[in-house]
Amino acid sequence: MEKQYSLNEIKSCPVEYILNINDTLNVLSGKWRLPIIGSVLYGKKRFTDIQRNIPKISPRMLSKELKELELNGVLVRKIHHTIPVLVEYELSESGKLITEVLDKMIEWGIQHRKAVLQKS
Amino acid sequence: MEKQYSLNEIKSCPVEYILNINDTLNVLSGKWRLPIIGSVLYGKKRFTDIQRNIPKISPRMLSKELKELELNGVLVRKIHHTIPVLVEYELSESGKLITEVLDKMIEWGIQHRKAVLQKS
DNA sequence: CCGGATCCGACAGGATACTG
DNA sequence: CAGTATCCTGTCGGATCCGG
Repeated sequence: MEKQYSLNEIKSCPVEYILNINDTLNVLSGKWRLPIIGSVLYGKKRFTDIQRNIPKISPRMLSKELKELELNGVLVRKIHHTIPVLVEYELSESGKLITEVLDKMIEWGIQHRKAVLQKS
Repeated sequence: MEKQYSLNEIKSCPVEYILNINDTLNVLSGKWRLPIIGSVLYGKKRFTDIQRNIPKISPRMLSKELKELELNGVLVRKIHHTIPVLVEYELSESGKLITEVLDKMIEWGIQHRKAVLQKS
């Protein structure tokens, strides 16, 4: 079992933490990242499937985001050289684990919303 | 003890999850949010202290970000009406808990980086 | 000391049309 | 079907100066 880092040690090694947090943030930030991840969360999806799942996304944006997520190693792209071509996207093994982060964010979001309402 | 939501139920109740995730993302996204939270993580800080902690941030940006973080209930602002005025910022109780999210992000960032290196 | 006001550039993202 | 290409808009953040 490996050492588990905690933010409480940030004083001794800040740069590495920030880097890792920013890596994660990069995967999740932007208007379309979350919807896209949500769309492929439960299995392979084709380009047009994802586009149908996400109202108002343009093919340009979808293409751009998919490309970057693939480059980041979050998404895997599989081409089947049939006619016509069939392309499928799915989360990488590592990408699937991002749900753990998302769960924590949901948890914090809920408790924070509640805490804020208390005050007002 | 309250029900703990999981992303695996997203199909049955997607909107609430997305809202909470976006709330959390809103607190962490942008160029300066993370440095600012890091700066006040270990106690009250004054405006100029934070500014000194974060190289290259302009007063305009710091002011803007502090204001939004306060509005979000993440930061608490305290004014001491001395002369000259003394203003202190600190994380709210709820804000402190964001470290749990950050820890998860560090964890995912580390494992993901390792996973990506394996492949290449 | 703690900001506010103003002006400006860069880049994320939108709209629409087109292609192998 | 799975994207490109082109053009355009708006928001984020930078720079500088000002004020209580």
